[in-house]
Amino acid sequence: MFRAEAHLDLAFQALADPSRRAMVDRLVQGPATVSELAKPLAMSLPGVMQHLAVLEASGLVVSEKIGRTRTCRIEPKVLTQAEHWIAERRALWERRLDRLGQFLDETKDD
Amino acid sequence: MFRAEAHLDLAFQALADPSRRAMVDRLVQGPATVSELAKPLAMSLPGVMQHLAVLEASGLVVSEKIGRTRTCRIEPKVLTQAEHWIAERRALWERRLDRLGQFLDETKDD
DNA sequence: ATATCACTTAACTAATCACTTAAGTATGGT
DNA sequence: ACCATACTTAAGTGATTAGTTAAGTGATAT
Repeated sequence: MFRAEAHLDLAFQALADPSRRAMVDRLVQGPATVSELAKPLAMSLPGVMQHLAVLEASGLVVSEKIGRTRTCRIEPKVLTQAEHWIAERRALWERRLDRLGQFLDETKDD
Repeated sequence: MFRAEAHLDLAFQALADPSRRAMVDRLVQGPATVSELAKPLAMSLPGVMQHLAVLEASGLVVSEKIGRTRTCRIEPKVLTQAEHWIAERRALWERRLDRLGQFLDETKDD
């Protein structure tokens, strides 16, 4: 059984970890190798590889190995989808508040 | 040691679960009791309570008990913060692409 | 040829997660 | 007073997570 929103599970899960957000933060500035991503991260290289695997599984990051170095970059589509999910809910919530305010205005002089 | 982004860990973590997103989805339409949130969720009530606790810990939802019913509603601030985090990164990434395109345009006629 | 560099795989561990069932606490209705 | 309702708490379980160390693999530099 496949759920349409399963990719959002992976995207939000990927963004829930500060090390992975730091990697995304680095990658929005441009592509980087695994070692470059690892450098600021008080963690072993295999640890970083596992975070990278989570980011790739979510579709937030893609990578390509050339020679002995793997270069990673952002894939913005999933980032946009996650942003849209939130934006839509916030819009719904605000629309409801507007209707509520309008209703209160219309009924206040009884 | 406190991290400024720790609340984003909790927010994205909370949004990473489909049951919790379903609860948020319900709550953007307006407040609901715990039982109302539980109804569509193929899960025991204590299970729902635990999801609710995660949503409250993240600040996405607040609740208040009146009599024997607890009423839950969305607190949009954290939703907005999560949306902003993504939007900023996407903006950075797009800005970099623009600079790259500009650079390529400026140097293409050598 | 050999040593180094940049990952990669495997295996293990402690902690957290997403549930469950069973039992308990107020509150509201008759 | 009694009973149902609406949570609430506690305790347990199996799966996943976030890290580790140790031992590879293959590419580049000397």
